[in-house]
Amino acid sequence: MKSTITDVARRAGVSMKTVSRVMNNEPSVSKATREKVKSAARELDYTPNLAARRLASSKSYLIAMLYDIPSPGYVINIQKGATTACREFGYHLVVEPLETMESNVMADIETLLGHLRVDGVILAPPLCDNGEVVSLLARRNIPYIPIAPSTQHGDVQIVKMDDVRAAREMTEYLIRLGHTDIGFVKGHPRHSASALRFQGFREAMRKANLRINPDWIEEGLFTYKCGVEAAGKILSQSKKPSAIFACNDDMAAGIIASAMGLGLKVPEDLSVCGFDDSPLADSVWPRLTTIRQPVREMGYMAASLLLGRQAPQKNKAEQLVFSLDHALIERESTRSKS
Amino acid sequence: MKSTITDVARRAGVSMKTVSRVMNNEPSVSKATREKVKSAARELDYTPNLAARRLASSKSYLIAMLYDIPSPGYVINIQKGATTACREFGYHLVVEPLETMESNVMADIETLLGHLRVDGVILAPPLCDNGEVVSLLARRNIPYIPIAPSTQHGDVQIVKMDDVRAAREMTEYLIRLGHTDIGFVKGHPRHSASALRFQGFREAMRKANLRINPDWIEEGLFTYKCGVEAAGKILSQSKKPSAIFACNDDMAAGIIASAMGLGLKVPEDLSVCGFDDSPLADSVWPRLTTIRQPVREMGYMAASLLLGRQAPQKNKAEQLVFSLDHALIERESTRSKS
DNA sequence: TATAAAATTGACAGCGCTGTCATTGCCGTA
DNA sequence: TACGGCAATGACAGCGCTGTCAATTTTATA
Repeated sequence: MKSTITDVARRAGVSMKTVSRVMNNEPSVSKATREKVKSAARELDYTPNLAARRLASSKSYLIAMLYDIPSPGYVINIQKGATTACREFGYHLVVEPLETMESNVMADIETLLGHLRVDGVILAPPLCDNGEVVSLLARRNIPYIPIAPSTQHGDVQIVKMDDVRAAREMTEYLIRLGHTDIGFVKGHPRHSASALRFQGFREAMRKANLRINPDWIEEGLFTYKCGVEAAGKILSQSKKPSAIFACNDDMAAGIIASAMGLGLKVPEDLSVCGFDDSPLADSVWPRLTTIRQPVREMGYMAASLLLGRQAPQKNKAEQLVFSLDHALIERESTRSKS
Repeated sequence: MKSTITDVARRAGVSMKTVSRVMNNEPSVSKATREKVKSAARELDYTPNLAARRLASSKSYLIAMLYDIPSPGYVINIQKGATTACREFGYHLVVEPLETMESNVMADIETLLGHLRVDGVILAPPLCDNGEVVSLLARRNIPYIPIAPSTQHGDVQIVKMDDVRAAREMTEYLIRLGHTDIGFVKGHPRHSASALRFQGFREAMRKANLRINPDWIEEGLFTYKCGVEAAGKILSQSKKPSAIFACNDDMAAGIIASAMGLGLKVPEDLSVCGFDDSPLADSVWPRLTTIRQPVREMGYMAASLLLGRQAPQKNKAEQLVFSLDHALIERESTRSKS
């Protein structure tokens, strides 16, 4: 830990600069020298001093993730993915929880950027739709990647998932199980995902030539309570659906609770599925069939893009939208129609 | 952004060193000079370059938080508290999610410490009980603060909450509501908090001269499902309790769902309370009466301690344990016995 | 074998700041 | 008036690394 690049250079019998090249995986070093340096470094237990590196190269080896209290599980997973990518590149992740509502967010960001000179920023929703923040970043000329933004971002790369397709697949799954009478509980109208998911549901139903019964469609606000209420309305109809697709897991859990309260068994009498694969989905009983969002992957991708490794994706010379794969998680809250 | 300390020095007509002193709030600068420098800095929109500062002072202005997937909400709140403290001191927070199970955690930490030379580390549970990690930190002589560790840590300062007292208070609250027949669902036996909470429950019951009915005590594993099952057993007794205290919110939610399934109304027929004030507590219906852990405060405290500001607490010359205040959150899942 | 071209390597000057220590100017005291 | 003492300030040398560019060696080409 105390050894410097000079020590390594001396030990390997080369110049500091050569050691530097090896440590940074630069080309133009012969295999033999490279090995010599590497083993010298290993023997001395040498770790480059980031501060010095930064000062000399005016890169910071730091990227920041800004977020504004979305759901904890979401943030944690983005962090997890992003730090994984960071490690591969010798970078580190600085987190900056902001509270758009309180305080002077912009000032906080200013100092963050001013002090740290981060090399890039990951913007978690809903911050990625904050015009002020985005334009500050743009003005400062700091690369940033919005995760699942609801609007386009000029020519900035973005990372997201395909809500429409996921909802379509979930609906098709229910249909495949034999369900034809399917209810749907929409999500918060202000979240762009809500509309997309409903659209996916409609597309699948139309494609299967199934009618959407308006009595079985309810609005919700992504909360457990809304699920309870929506289910109360839907299940009090004389004709009930055999399956209900909720726009997120919290509402699906509410639906299950409500159905149980009405004496219905899940999944025997009613299949219920959610969306998100939140921690709740796996802890509720019966456990929820749901869509796993590729949150971790999105974090990983965002960091990778920032760190310059073009993702091994399609290949339009200029790919801007990186849409990652979700997964349908089948658990005990759904089953084929008896 | 481009201006350096030299620019400021020139503009203020003083030496770099004096500017440095002002920027660091060092003494030995006359008021007049200080003002002159400050305004020069302001006019030039000068921000000190952290990397240079670090290199010259061999401090990093960074603290790290290590965690190993405890619940997301918990982590996020610690982060929130810690970053708040960091901002006050011009520090920043680097996060490092570890997976004790996979990979070589120790190596990850090594490189983290080696590269960044962080000035301190916050250890979230359950990592704070990982002997290897702790001794690595100690060996490297890096200050660290464990949050809610289950064991003592020699002469290291720790930050925690008082589980026993909290559980006692919750029980007393139920008793005050007129409940005398109270059930309890214990938590995961491997979490030290479980035993402490049960202890608090017992103390309160004994103090009130109430008998603990063993038929109403169940073991759980902190999951929703366990709550469902425990409630199933407790509520199938011929004599039922009028209130159940669950060791965490997930189980409490399970209890409510189970009770509803059995045709009991909450809170009319059964009061239920949890512990943690997790997001779930506020989204379930009826919303849970629970104990709010001072997680944010713990994060804040931990960072403050690391950054050297002795907390304005009791005052034993050498305080080691900082026990922060919880709060009993009263919601709709409990009510006085009819 | 000679020579251009390419691949390796190293010398050196900072990056922007702070620690150390020397210098200056001013005060009170004898 | 002279001198010790202290507050305020500055000069200077790095912190440990990388960028630039020049020097050297190797390889390819004619």
